[in-house]
Amino acid sequence: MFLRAVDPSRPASWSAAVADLLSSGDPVAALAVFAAALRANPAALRPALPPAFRAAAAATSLAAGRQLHLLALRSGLFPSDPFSASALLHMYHHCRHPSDARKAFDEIPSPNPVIITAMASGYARNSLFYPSLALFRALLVSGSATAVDEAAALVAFSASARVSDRGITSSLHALIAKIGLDVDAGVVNTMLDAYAKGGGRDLGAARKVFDTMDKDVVSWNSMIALYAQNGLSAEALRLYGNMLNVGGGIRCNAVTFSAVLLACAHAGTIQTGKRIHNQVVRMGLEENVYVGTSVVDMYSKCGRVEMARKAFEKIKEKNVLSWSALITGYGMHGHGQQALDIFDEMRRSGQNPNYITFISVLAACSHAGLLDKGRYWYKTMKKKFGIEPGVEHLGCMVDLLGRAGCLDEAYGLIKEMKIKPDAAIWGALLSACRIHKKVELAEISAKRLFELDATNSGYYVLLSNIYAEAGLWKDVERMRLMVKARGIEKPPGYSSVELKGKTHVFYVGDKIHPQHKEIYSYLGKLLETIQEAGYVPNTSSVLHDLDEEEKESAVRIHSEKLAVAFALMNQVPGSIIHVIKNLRVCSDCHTAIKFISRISGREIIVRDLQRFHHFKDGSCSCGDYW
DNA sequence: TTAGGGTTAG
Repeated sequence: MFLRAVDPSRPASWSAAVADLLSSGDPVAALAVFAAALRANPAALRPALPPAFRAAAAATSLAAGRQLHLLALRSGLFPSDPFSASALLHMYHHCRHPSDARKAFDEIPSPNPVIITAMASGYARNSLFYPSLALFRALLVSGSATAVDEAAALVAFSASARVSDRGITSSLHALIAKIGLDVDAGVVNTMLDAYAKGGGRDLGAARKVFDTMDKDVVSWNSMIALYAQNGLSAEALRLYGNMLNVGGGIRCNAVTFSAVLLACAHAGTIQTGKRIHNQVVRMGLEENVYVGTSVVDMYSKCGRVEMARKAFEKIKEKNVLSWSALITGYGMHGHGQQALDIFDEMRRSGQNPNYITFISVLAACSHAGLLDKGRYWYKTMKKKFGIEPGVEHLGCMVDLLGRAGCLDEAYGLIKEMKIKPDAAIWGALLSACRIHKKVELAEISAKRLFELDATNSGYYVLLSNIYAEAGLWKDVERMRLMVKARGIEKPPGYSSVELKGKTHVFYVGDKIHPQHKEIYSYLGKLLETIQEAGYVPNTSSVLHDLDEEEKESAVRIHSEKLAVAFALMNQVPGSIIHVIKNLRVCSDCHTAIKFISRISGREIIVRDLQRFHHFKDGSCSCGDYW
């Protein structure tokens, strides 16, 4: 351990030794040196007390802190010495005793800005945002705008990002503007974050701040990340383009890439994703664990697991997120056994799984129908890894068991669970009830679902289909009326296809696309061709208030069919077709695309809400199990 | 005294 030579006669030498030990990460040793200092030379108390308080704070040792407090009182350094006073407050806040800090603060006759800032920061650290804001406000109103105020503003904004109270950020913002406090990009970036993550969750306000500020890399990265994290992929990608073009020479870095790759993953834009990956490689950032994991995730979610695997190998220090991303990737593509092999590899490498890893593992089992493996890991996660299954794990299990026909076991799991089951769990059970035609259990699940989320049309449709398949037409009619009475609308399904870097979106039966006439006539011929090859339209996924003929025409123009037709017309012959669908792919489209893949000799990859379908030579990678 | 941005599930 480094310890500079102490000259016992010089008090400053002792305080330097305490501070050195503290900054080298050994607060306990720092406190020991402090004690030795006092024995050797009582005059060392004054300079060494503040670093000693900081050492107690770093060690979160309340007992040591209280002793120091006593010492400060007896020697008269508290409350007269401002350095000791601010360090004392800092100590109490760090030890999570803000009320003791407050008592001490009230004993200080006229606290200076440093002391007030310490107090305000401490409050913020303990999530006591209102008292922090009050002090911050008082500080700004009373004094001149100084560097201390700026530090306090930073703390205040970062706290307001974590507090669910709309208005706090804007009131702080207004206060700063009114005072004319000159804040740097660091503070404004924190403000931007506070607008977007705080109570209001106001991305528009964040964007306004962003547009008017002097931007640095962090500003661009923050705004891009905020869009990406909130699912606004197109905005994130557009902003990334702006950064490159008009960013004023600001170079993107690893953080930019991990944020923008998230947007690609979400949007499924393989072409843009590849371009950005190339850039990552050129800049030598493949080994970076954040960037690398984002690349893995991007390729997985854009349909290229083998590319994801290659990118994974390049990551120098893989962490639990990297492994989980890869497991998820294999799982989404229906490669359950490979996902489990990666999971084995992960454990052999010494990496411990976490809560999310087990979601990935169980989801992989569920997508591939690996019933016993799923049961095993569900039990083992707690037994061997001490991770208590949560709603997400239960959801995977209900899905897995339900589809395999073990409905009683699935229902049993739900009932024995301590956590309140969410809509995803009851939804999984309801879907299973449809597959296995269990009307009674379907009604139980649907009842729960309507309580949890009465506006989701999907559940009504499912239940209605279950009734229809059981020939319970009166109940079908009852459902239809219920949907009508409650004013529930089906969210529009859409599919998208990327062509030359541009994303084309198709809605059911939409006529917005400039090529729509050609697309419809092409699709018409295509459907005729596959009907000759044996395809029979299946209309069971359409709401039952249409007659058969209407149903058939509704199914004919489903968005995924439009998207596939568009891609076949426009893409380079032989290239892989990628379609992204915002809902679960319907069973008629699933059948049709299998035929299309055979007739056209093309590979078609469809990403739906939860997984991938690779259509090739007339069959699908999901094995019709989805 | 204080110090801004990123990756894994559903």
